[in-house]
Amino acid sequence: MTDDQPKSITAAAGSEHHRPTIRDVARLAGVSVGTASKALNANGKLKQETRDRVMTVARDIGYRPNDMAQSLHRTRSMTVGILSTDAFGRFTLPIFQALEEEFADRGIAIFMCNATDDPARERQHLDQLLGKRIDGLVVTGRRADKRPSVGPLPPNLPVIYVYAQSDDPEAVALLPDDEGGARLATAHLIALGRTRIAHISGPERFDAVQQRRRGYQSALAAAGLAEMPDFFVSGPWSEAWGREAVEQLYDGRAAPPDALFCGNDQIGRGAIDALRERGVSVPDQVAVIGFDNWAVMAEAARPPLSSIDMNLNALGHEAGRLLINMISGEKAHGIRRLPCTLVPRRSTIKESPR
Amino acid sequence: MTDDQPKSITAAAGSEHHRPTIRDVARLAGVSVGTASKALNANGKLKQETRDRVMTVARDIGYRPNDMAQSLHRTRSMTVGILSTDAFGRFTLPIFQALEEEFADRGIAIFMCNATDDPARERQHLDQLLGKRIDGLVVTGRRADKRPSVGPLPPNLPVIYVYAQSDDPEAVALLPDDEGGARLATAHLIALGRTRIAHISGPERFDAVQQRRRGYQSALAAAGLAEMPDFFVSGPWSEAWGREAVEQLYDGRAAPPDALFCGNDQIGRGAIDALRERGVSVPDQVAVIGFDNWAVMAEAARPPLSSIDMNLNALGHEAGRLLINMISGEKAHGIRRLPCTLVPRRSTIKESPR
DNA sequence: TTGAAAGCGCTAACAA
DNA sequence: TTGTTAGCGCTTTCAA
Repeated sequence: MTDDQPKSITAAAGSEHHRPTIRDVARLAGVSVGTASKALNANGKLKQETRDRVMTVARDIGYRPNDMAQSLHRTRSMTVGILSTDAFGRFTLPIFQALEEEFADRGIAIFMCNATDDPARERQHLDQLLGKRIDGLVVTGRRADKRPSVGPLPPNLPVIYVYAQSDDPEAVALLPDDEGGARLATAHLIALGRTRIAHISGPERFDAVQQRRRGYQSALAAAGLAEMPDFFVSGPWSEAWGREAVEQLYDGRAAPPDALFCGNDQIGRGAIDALRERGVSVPDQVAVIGFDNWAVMAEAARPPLSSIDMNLNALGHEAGRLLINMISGEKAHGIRRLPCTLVPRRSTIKESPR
Repeated sequence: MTDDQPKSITAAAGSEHHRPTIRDVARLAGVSVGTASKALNANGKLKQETRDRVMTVARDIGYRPNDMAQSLHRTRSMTVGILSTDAFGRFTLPIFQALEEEFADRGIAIFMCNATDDPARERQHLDQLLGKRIDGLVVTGRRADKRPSVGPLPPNLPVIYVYAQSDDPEAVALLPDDEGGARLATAHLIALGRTRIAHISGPERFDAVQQRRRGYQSALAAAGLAEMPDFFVSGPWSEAWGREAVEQLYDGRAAPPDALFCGNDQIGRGAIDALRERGVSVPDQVAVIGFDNWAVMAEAARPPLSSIDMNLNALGHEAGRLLINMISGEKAHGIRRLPCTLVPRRSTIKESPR
């Protein structure tokens, strides 16, 4: 902000700019480069006075060591790559957030890449990350399907799949325990005394839909409840489908459900709306629970929607720690599923819990 | 510079692993390093046969140049930093996405950092980014308030604030034109023949609330419509507030509004719900428009909610291009606001537009 | 206690 | 047409 000379806008004209090097520090402090290095890194033995002088000069001229030069002869670049194979979405966000914290705490920088369903782009990103000599790689994505293993990668590069699966069974992957979460939801409804529990879910091709259905079934079985064949319905992940499903399940049926386990919160919310508009009381006549614990949805429902939280933040933290351990040489392999949590709200429990 | 460097990870045990260098390529191809370099970079003049031999060897041993070594004697690191001073949120996401595309297309890698309202963390991240010798910096954040200028930074480091403002008036900032968007919304309602237009907005301390109110007022004025003093109400950004505001505006009022301009889509959706439950027809009796064009909200409303799109994706693209130009030496300064767009749906227009 | 110098992987200027 | 070499900024022996 000192000089404001309007230069001609030729490319790269003004950005000529010398950042201080350790050589500058050394020269100004009147010592050798080696000495400066020792002082700056608190290494070796130096006279306190020399040390101080170097540090002062460094601070004064705003010296900041060049990490790239450092990494050049360290084995480690202190960077990791995060490759998102799905767009940056609602589910990947809490994971990023957690990863970021975990890595930042260790001074590890994150290269963020996105290659939504574009293998060419993915290769390109990967190539770039390898050029940056990342110490580890996180692959996130939609959990729906197993994805082809990312690669080829240099041997020994730690890779972890988060909220995504590789088709390589040895690959390290971290996923939420959908089945357990569904069991949790269903068991919650059962514990409330409900016996006619329907499951309104998303498209059947989703792995999560299959998992959750299994959890639903196993919870019913564990409670000795019969599974009604037409109490499982599948459709889009939308509020509209939640409303429509309620029509299907309640229109002219002698013994309609007394509880609904919905595949996500949007469906759950649609269901609640439809029930209310039919004059069915939630939770008195029908208890409703969703999945995802998407706050903005669940809390805006009337009544607020109980839900299952996948703890994606915890998942991300665990993934970060795991990758860091792998970078330090620890071995790991296979899929690990982390538990979901029940978040009761008034759509299942009359009194707001707290 | 306080020396509170994060502890490094314990030295890798088994991950001792030599990635091929250009020297390896040269040796295996039976040429000198310089020749290998020329071949790999398609520089200088070489016998085609030599060139091929080098390339073949490089491919075979999986050689990938070390970007850090390259950057060491280029002026450019081919990386930029994105510092999010708000969490990774709904608004910053489309911006990230756009930035990512813009940079990836140019082979620029992105360091992603998050420092939510924590100046210490911010400094730490910044220090790290400077260590990485980033070529440019994007600061994103909540647009609510002007934030203190990030710094201190080396002179000539291009910095751009996106969806965030610095208190330095010279700083380059890109923001959505909230006022224009509000004008668009209000004018749309006016064009439908509405004359009693209320504005249900968010908390007054938000800059966006002020801006949008101004747009609302100026559109009214431009149409020669009087502004009713109690037709502006302010509350939280929630559906519940939207519902409550409708009570306030319609309960026992002789001449209630015939249109609602809502400060965001959640408020808009709450308002629609409340109107429907009062038996007021939308859009026949009251037209409703929101702000943000948050698809999942707007489309799930009954009827679907017209809204104003801030075009955050376009904002991100523009920001990316702008930063790239700044990196190439172009000068820029000051705030620029990008236009919003009207997205009509059935809450204002009877026939679904298409 | 400090300095000199080799080398991390790469490019580019200069020699051969 | 190819090889040699001097750095880029830094750390780390090894000498002084």
